[in-house]
Amino acid sequence: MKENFVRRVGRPRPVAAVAPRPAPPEPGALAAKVRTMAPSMTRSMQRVAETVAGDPAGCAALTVTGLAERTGTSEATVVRTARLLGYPGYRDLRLALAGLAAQQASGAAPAVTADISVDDPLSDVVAKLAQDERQTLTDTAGALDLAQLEASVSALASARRIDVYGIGASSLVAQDLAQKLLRIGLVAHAHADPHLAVTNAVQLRTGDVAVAITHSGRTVDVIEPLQAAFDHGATTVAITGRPDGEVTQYADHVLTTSTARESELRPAAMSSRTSQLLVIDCLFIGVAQRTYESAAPALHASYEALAHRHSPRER
Amino acid sequence: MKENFVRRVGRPRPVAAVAPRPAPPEPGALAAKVRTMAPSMTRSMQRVAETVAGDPAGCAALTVTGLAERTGTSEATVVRTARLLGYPGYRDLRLALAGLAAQQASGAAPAVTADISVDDPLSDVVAKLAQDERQTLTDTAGALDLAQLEASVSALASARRIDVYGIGASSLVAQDLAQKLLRIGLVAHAHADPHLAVTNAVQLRTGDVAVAITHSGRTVDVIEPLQAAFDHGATTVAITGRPDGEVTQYADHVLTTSTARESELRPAAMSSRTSQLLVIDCLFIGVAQRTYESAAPALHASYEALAHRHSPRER
DNA sequence: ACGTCGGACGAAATTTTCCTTCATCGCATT
DNA sequence: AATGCGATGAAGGAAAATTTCGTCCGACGT
Repeated sequence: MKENFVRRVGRPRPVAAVAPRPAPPEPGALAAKVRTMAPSMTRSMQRVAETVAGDPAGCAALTVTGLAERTGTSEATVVRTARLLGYPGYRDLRLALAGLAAQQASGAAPAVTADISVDDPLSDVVAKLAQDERQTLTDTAGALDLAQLEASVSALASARRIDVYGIGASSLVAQDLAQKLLRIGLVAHAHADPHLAVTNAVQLRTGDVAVAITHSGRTVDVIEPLQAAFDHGATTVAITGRPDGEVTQYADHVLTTSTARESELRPAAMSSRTSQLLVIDCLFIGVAQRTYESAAPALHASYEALAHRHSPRER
Repeated sequence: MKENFVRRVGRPRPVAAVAPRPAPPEPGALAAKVRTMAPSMTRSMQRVAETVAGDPAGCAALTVTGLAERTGTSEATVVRTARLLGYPGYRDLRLALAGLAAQQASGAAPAVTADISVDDPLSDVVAKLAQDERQTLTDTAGALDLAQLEASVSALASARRIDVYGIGASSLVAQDLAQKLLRIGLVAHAHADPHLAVTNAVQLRTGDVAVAITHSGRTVDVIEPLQAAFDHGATTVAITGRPDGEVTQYADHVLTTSTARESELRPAAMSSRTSQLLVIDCLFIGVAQRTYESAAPALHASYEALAHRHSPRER
């Protein structure tokens, strides 16, 4: 298409961004990984992944052939699944599985994770919500690619100008990030309007940073401005729950948020929001650290400026 | 001498089953097992056993050949050692090793609870932030007054119209709540502009609901519209971290959010935001439960309406 | 001192397990 | 209906694990 040409003239792109290599074989967050990867899996691979996540101990005892049989698939599919989950092969997945099994056998609480239903009393709702959010935080923190985070932080810290794109629920996260960055003296804007976003994106240049936040990874209103920024040489960061989503094509750095299972009463937006917020908080703190000289006074200044907006009685 | 005779009459080779059967593959006590078995081992086997007990994680990564090389022995010896330790073969010893490694790796995590400082590496930042947020969630869930929540939910569920006030960081929370309520067919608006907020507040009547969100409990821009709503007979809800704050004077129901200690790099806004979000999620779910008949179709409808905003490639 | 024997040990063969390639099949699109 | 794309599994090849078997060393008896 036409964009292809435009894209080409932009820059020699680090192709690494395309191929998903961000999976550290970390046994703990396997269930989470299965969940975030599940949508990009084929049916049979999903069967394998679910089996594995559901019974790590049992699966660790099986060979490729055995697991293939148990899931009603072929050995090739099992190996493919292991690859997708970030391991070099089935052997290593199996090792991780054994580790996981040992971990949860050694007194780890099974973590009650029942769905919220229509007739749950409020006390249960509170408990379950809090539990789910805690789980989301753990998963996100565990799955976060520190190298990507580091790179994103560096880019942000030295940016001349920062644009943040987010639509719907993600727009609030985008605003939060922009607000925070503004507070430490950076030039950051959140754009919820897709047209304005694109208009602004084309103003970005090399050294500027554009951040796109989309859980699905396929929100065109967010992808378009990111692509525009990308084409104009800005450093681009994608915060998404789908590391294989279209948005990552135009992202120099990808930060993956985790996905909790969702139910009718608990839309995906809730856990994705929690996950996204954790990520942007990490970004913010990282940037604040790197620009501490200017950030600290700026933080104080904004605090002072706000003081008179509160009623006088102070404790 | 005599035992020679006995052994000879047994069987040619599959003697394995006879001698060492007393060891259930129990990863935890591996070091102990190595010690008790050591005397009955040959020199090379001892070398293998010691290596294995000394560095489970490292050895789990090695193949038979690798371990044989590392210990300066042969593959056969490695297998023999594994047998002696009670495993059917090296493969299973390796699995147990992986489990052991995972266990002592997870046990070694000392749970970082210190403040975030300027020179913390990003990995620490992520861990500490996640930990803080989890703590905030636990605190909030534990401190939430269920009666107040129940009352607030009832009021919201039957409201003709809902206004939500929030400024600064809290404005994002206010928007989130309004967005969610809109999705299930309620008439909800978030007001960030204090003037407009007051203008709208005076339109509220008995049966309507106004929600004010302020961490400090003293934000005049939020208190004023709430007071206006209160004066006009609306049911008022305050979500605040200070149950003794001025805002509660005009609140029929008070939902208390918790406050984590804050440091220079971690503004109070972060944990208060987490806390506030949990509270509004509880409100939302509660309302959705009570209006399930109309909420469920509305949720589906809004989901459908959004579908076309995503790029087509679906799985 | 020498021969004999038991057992430790490792090289190589064998088996099992794992991985890759390729042809097929189903599905969706035109 | 035709076509292409991608998912899937069968079969063959590579690697790892296990067994077999021969060699060598040391101990003991003569």
